[in-house]
Amino acid sequence: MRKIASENGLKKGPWTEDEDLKLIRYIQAHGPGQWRILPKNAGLQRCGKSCRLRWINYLRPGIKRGRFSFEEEETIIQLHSVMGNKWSAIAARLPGRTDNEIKNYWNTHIRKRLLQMGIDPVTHAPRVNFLEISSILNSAGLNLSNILNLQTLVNPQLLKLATILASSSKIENRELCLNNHINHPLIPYQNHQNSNLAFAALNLPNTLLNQSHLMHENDIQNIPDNLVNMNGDTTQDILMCERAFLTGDCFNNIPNYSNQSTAQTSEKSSFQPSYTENIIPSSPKFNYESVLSSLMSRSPTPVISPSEFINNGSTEDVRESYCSSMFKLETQKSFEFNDSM
DNA sequence: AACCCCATCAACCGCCACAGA
DNA sequence: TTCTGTGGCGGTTGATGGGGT
Repeated sequence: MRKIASENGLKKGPWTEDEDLKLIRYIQAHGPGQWRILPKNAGLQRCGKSCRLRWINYLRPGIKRGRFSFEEEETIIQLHSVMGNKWSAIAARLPGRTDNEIKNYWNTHIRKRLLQMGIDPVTHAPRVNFLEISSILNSAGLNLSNILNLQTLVNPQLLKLATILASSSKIENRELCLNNHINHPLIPYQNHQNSNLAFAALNLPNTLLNQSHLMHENDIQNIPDNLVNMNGDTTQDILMCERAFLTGDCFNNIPNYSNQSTAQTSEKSSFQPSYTENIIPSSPKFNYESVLSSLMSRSPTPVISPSEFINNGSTEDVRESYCSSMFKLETQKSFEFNDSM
């Protein structure tokens, strides 16, 4: 039970209308600040901290209350993926929203939804581990090691995609990931944001990106040499392609789908990083665009844009459904190439 | 109707950074 | 340089209300 009064006679708990009025009138007359002496001068039996919190989070002019919009939610997720639990910094980019409100919304809505989607809300990486990927492949009649050996039977580009996926999925230690993703000389940290936007634009799970993005340098060694040699591409080619994949650069020319979605995303998002100078051109040898186009063209599921989906409903369920569908759809797409084998 | 469970969110708490003495 | 006061931040708590049984 929350205490109504502390031992020093100060009141605790929910604020009354009368207390709110006293606080508002005092601040209108004297301005905010001097929180320690404010309650005494304003005739309030509250501690200064409580007054400050009440003003900042509830009474301050310009506070936007009510449900978070889809755009706000999207912004929060993007910012959180970059800033982590820096709620005040996130709130600074969302006019009218307080850090407390965003924090609560994250913990009660977004965090839960990400977990349901199989995404770690702390790292924003998929919680699917290597064994689970193998399991998915097995259930689809595939074995990852077989894939790597059957390179002559499948599209070599797909093979590389699988290889990269396999190597990146070995990363499970968050600290290791963070250190390497910051220090990796080949993958600029800022690209993270571009990548998020690119993946958002394509409705691809940016978590896939994040995990790949955090690829440890040692894992690069795990790319089979024979694979690289037989296809005529060097490890550097693959790394360049991976970078293009991560930055979303390889998606830029996918007709209709990417262009349309990119426009929607840039229009919606209030967070528009300008890191294009860090985008590394995709390899001329290895064309992920064709790989992805190929993958997408194999999907029987029609492409649904976020706006189309959201416009059909505004409930939490719809949002959740949209997000999880997005993840499932793309996961499914990613492994649908088995029927060509 | 009564009870329980759970989600939500306002409010509190403890800690930290920083400025000024 | 150290101490102290203050503001700010992030994590946590608990009152409340709604839904299910």
